[in-house]
Amino acid sequence: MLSGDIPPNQTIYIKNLNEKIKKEELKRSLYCLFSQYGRILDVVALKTPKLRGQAWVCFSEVTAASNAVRQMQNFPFYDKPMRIQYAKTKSDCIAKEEGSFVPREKKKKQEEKADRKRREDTQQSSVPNGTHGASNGGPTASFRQGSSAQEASPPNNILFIENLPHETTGRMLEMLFEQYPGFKEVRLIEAKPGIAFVDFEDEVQSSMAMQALHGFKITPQNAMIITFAKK
DNA sequence: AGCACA
Repeated sequence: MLSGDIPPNQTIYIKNLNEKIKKEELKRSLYCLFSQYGRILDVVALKTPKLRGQAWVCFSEVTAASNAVRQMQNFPFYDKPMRIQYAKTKSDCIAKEEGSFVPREKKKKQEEKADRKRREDTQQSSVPNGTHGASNGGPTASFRQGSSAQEASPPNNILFIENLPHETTGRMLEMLFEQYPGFKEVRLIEAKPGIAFVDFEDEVQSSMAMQALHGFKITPQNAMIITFAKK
């Protein structure tokens, strides 16, 4: 209940975002940053006076949202710490996925809220659809909260790369990673072939590269596994 | 601070 009294939701609500960032860039960056936690169905951001500085990120699983709320809490994003909570209501894109979406009519907001609450109360716990068909079956295991299960490392400007073919050279990795802003250097570990570290200026930039290159196949058998390095 | 779905 650190996040207030709002019950878990597949969608997270983020505030204290830098209002100078243009909407499209903001949405793209949020998508990159949060897709490490699971499949993202939608990112909503409006720049209206009432809604600027805020955004909603909709995940396909509640566990992904939970991990995101905990691990990205106060994450410095465009120089401002993100404040993250669960969204108060169900996102349209989620309702659409479960077939319970009803286009909003011209009603007062109050009635709309009541409607949504009613729908939520009658819905059963959502069935995880086995089709995680995204790019490559990413690192987004569903962690049991508070258990001894392995936690993903928190964001770090250093990326940890695994599953590289032993023939991989530093130059090869440089060519892949240097196209992303903030790239600093690649470090191969000669004692341990198959892994590497890649340094970026900051966590936001490393996150972007991670999202873009995770699962990239250097050979058909060698999809890169990218995680944040342990601190 | 601010909870929407252009």
